[in-house]
Amino acid sequence: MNKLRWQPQRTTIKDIAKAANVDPSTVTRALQDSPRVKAATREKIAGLAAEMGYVPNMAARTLVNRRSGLVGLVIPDMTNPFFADLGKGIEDEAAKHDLRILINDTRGVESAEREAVNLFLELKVDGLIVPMARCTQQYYDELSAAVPIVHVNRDDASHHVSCDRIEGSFMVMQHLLELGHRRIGFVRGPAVPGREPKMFAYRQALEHAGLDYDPDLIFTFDGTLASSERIAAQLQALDERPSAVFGWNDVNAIGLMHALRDRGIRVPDDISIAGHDDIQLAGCVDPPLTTVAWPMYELGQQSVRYLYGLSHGKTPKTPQVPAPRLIVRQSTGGPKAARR
Amino acid sequence: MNKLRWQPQRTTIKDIAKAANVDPSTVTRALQDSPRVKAATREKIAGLAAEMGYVPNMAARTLVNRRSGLVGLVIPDMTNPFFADLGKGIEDEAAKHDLRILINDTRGVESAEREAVNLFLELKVDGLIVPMARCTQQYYDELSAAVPIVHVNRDDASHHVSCDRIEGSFMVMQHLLELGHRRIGFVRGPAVPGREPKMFAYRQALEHAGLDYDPDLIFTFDGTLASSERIAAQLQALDERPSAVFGWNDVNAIGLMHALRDRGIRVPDDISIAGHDDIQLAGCVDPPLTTVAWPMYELGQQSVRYLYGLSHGKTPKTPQVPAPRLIVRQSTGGPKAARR
DNA sequence: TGGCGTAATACAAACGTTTGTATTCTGCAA
DNA sequence: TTGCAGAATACAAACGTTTGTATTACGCCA
Repeated sequence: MNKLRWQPQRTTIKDIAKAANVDPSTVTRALQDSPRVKAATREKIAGLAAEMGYVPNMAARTLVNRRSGLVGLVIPDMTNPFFADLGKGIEDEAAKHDLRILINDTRGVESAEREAVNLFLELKVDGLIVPMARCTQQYYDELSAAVPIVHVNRDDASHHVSCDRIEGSFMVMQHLLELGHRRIGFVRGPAVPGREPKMFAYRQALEHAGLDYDPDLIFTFDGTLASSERIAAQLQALDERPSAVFGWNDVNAIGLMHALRDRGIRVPDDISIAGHDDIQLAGCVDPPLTTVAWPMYELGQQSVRYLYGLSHGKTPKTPQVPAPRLIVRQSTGGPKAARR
Repeated sequence: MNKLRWQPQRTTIKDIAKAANVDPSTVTRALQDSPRVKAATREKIAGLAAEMGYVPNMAARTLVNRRSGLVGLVIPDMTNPFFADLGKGIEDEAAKHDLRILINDTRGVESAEREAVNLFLELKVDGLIVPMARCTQQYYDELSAAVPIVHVNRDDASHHVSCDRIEGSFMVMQHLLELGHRRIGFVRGPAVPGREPKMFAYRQALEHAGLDYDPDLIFTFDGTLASSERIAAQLQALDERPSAVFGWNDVNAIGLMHALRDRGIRVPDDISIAGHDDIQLAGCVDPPLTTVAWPMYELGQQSVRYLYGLSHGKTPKTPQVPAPRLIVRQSTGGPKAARR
């Protein structure tokens, strides 16, 4: 067998009971500050517990309580700075509710996501927070009988906390259109077909401006630097190059800017570039990147609150979160034609 | 009380037993493919389990097995791209050993680190992987009786997997010295006093080159962009400015480059900048950043292997990992004086 | 001193799974 | 038909904790 073996001779509640000459049940009650045990006994037991290095056995506790006090956080890609503030919001709010967060990184792989959910199910978590889920909604719907699930930024889920991503992307598009751009490229990412708010906003903004949708201006980013470079090459090869490109996210946009510069295409002089997410480095590159910032911290907080409500039998209203903010920096400018 | 309440009426092994008209023990054995149960029975049970949506109760299992098959990963800052590959290496290797990874982010806070460790202890994890621990070594030494612990990049720990960080930093310093720099600034981070390999390498390289250590050239980075800007201001205010600065990490170095440019100080013309870690964006900024890449993926793999050995009673030899790699890009060049 | 109310503690069952041992069943040879 | 080996399955105890109920201890008043 391939399992780890280890024999910790842990001290249990029974050991403490023996040492204190009381019943195990008294120890339990003492440790949870029950008024049913005399103050003196309580202190004696607390002392012994500390002294003997007692660590509660969560397995036993979960077994009898049928509840673990844990919340599982299923993250597609923990290195995406995008999730940094989300995590912080979640942790901060969870602390208020005596919940502990456990994270599992799925690397955006659907099967890994299912495994992560399964692990948490086995752990009998009290709830699940799933930002940007990859699995189908049907999958989660079936699960929701077993455990409360709150999705983040998945508007089609029965229980979700989301910011207005369409609005966010739309704002950037408006910005580009107002600058005078008429030919705007768009980079799509590893999104689930049918759930592409960024793309939706892109097309809507075009339509709004009376512009045609041109499939030649749609590119695909897979998360790697090479992918951004490939897009730059595609851009360069284009007969009629767009005057602006709306990146999938900031990493993509920055990679794009770099690859374009290598090809002698200047930003924003020859082409404007905008991103999504406003990562920490977005303002540090040259030129600083125009992008849109999401209220991730608030999303994190709200998702825990929502989960807490859910798990208490309520069906909370989908909460309000602050609107996305357009961050205009220097990577976007008027198109050549307009400047001339 | 502030705990979540939820009543999932899960199907247990007993339910399956009843449905299949067998004893629970037979169900267990069937589900773990024991040869003690007839093939027909096994299949019938497997079918029922799937049909009834059986999810094993990890609490019960852990309780009797005294082992959970889990490994706890205590991460100081999950958004640090530095940990991306580490995590990947850990996951990949863990999969080979039938271990499942659970992550807890401590945000570099010592108390949070202790809480994370405690949570994992309660969960009865089979092992702990702790990169860049904040807590004292004594704390971990006491714990190591209860659970196998492997540290990553903590050379003073009894069980650790590390790359040669002194060597890595030293390589960068050598590079700067070879370019002709004689006045080199250094940025220290939130490191534990007494465990500062980067600083050690810095001083050693200076000494090697017969240069004096000048406390005025030491700056401190706290992880924020503002902090990098503050350092840039300090640099500008300096009477005798260094001709090169060695950043705490790439985020710091990039922030520094940006802030310096804002102040009219050109990189690398006026000052050379180098970083640590080789994050994805390091090559995308202008100028591309000279830095050092660590073998994080291998560290992740090795830490799981080491843990696996440990938990089988062996005391593995501290494993070899590939050496850090110096990545020379354009943010470093000869000092003004040398170029002239 | 007896009795009573309450405070303090003990007892026992339960949570779901695993595993060593005991039991029953099957087919086959004598 | 009986006996027996081996296969298949059942039984029961255990893991550590919690909690409802039962029991004992204590102080007080009559």
